[in-house]
Amino acid sequence: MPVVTLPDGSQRSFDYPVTVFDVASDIGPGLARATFAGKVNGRLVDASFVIDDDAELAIVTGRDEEALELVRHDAAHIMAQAVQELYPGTQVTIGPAIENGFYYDFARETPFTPEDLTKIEKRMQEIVKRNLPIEREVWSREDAIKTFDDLGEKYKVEIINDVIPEGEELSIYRQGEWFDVCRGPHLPSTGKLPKAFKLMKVAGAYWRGDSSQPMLQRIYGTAWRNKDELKAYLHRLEEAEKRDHRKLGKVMDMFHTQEEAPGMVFWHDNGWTVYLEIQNYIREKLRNHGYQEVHTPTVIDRSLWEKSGHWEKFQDDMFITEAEHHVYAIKPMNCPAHIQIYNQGLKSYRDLPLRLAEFGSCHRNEPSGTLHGLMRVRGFVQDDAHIFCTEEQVLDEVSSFIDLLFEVYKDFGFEDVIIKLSTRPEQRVGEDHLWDKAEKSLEDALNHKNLDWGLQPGEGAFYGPKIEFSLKDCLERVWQLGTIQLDFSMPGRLSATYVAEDGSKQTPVMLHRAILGSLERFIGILIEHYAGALPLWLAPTQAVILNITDKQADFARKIEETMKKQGIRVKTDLRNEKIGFKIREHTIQRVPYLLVIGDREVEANSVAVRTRGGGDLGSQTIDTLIEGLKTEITSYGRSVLET
RNA sequence: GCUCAUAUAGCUCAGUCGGUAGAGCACUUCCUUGGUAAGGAAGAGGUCACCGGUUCAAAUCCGGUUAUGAGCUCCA
Repeated sequence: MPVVTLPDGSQRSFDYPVTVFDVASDIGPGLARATFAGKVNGRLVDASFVIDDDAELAIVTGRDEEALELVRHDAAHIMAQAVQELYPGTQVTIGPAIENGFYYDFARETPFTPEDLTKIEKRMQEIVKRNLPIEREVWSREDAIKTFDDLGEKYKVEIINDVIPEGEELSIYRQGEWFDVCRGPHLPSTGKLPKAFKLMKVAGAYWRGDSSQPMLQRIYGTAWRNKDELKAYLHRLEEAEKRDHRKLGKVMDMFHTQEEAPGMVFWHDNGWTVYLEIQNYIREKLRNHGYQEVHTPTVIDRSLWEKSGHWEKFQDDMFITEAEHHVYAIKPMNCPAHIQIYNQGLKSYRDLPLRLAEFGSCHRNEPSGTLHGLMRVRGFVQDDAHIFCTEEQVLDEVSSFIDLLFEVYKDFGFEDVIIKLSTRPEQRVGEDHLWDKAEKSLEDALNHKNLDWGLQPGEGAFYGPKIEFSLKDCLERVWQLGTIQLDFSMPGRLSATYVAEDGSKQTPVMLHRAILGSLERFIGILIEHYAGALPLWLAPTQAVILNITDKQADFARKIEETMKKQGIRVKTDLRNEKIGFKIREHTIQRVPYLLVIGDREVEANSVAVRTRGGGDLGSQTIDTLIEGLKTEITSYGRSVLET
């Protein structure tokens, strides 16, 4: 029985289920605010709440996320009702709240069109207007199965049979004629749903997330507590689209792809400059952290992939080539090749840990539907390395890798990293005590560093557990960059050994690790993170010299020469165009510094410095400017000139 | 790979009812020498992704292929 404490201290109890909602939202006039602690629909809630006295209904919630979840879940139900009213015969399945909105999966022969979405949205508005009370009922399993079966809702029947545990109370939420199996909670009536929702898109989704199951039609929507929030969200989407690396990559002339090489990148001068700059940076880091850089063949005989186990598992995902009766695979990964290097010569425990790094060019025949700009490609280069070590060395190696990784991410301006620990899957190799030890080493390393991390049970590779480091793209999609994985399997399979202190032959532990993951993906993330405005050290062109009239052309060339000699990537734009036009063009190109030269500058032997952000840094002598640029470059982007 | 959508000039996009194409920007030439986000004029530029079908006639309608986009599944 929910008991509610009103702001004036008085108490009030309710003899009907109380629904969770948000206190901060403006649901309308006549609402009181209070705090509440107790059970709501069987769920313990410690919350603020709002009472709608007119409707004699209490609306309670805790955190904002809960309120939003409620709104979104309700929107999903109302959408399902709208769809079934408009398109009889459509089966409902499931419809949860998700980040930014909700979806509902429907089974229907005919695909929904964008026009259908508009219609459905209108009908939803109508259902909100009808203000149907939402009532909770408890049914027996048999009744529920029979009812849904009679309605032809075979997916719902499957849910009741397979998903809802026996013995759990089976609640039905009814809104007018329409009802659905649902754990709840829900708003007291459809009229309480803020009219701040919008249907976004329709897409296919497998029933129960299983590609062997039929494909359903999923309608995505967004829902918020008020129209301002909705507007802000839509605006955010628009802004995000402007950061899209595919768009910016074109505008900035960094790379392109074309039909003849799907999933592979044609890097242009600008993009390749960034690429090389990143490689050089990583190369230096690795050198300072005890790695050896190696390079291995791209085309390797099938027999090696058979030994490593990849042939069997990933044959369809590899590019195969044939010559002189030999079958080769284009290298999909570097580990087997690195073990070949390890295996040259006899290794002693004194050689461990041995760290082999490579900018490994890999090709994987990824499913066509998964390709995405630079983020998911078929040809890519990993900043890969394999560490061969003893079991005792694992913790130290993992630990120092994490240090290195964060050092690198910080230099690139990334602070917000998503960390996941993936543990043993059902199908795996290696004994359990090894897994225990390995998982613990990874967990200890993370905890030592005081990092926030999430657990993904069962998501590890078949050969060992792993930590994954991910970043989000402009549309909040998560992409994995770095990883460190323990491997109990491959060294043994490919006969890697070392001579231990006692003279016995032992198999080393192998750590697979990458910081950036693929350089392609990393550059994609960089472009979106900076909206194209890359830090000075990475910018393809670091400064451009603009003359106001032809008269300053010689001076401009002279300055260009001086700066180039100092290793600065500088260009001139001596075209017969107005200065405003040139500024505009190079600002769009995200060139960090625009150096304007007119008669005044020639006279004073200086340049007028403008940033791509529109900042005016005034007139500077060439020497001061070069000094400032160099300092900014070596400090990975913290601008010295602007302060 | 699956579902749906899309493919027209270098780029971004129009193109109605089926009658062999249009804009802006970019490009070339000319005028303009202009002080911080677009100066003006003229010109050139397209086998409408590809293959096939329907039709007197296809950018347009139908089928297939390829690629791209969104989502799903997958990701050593």
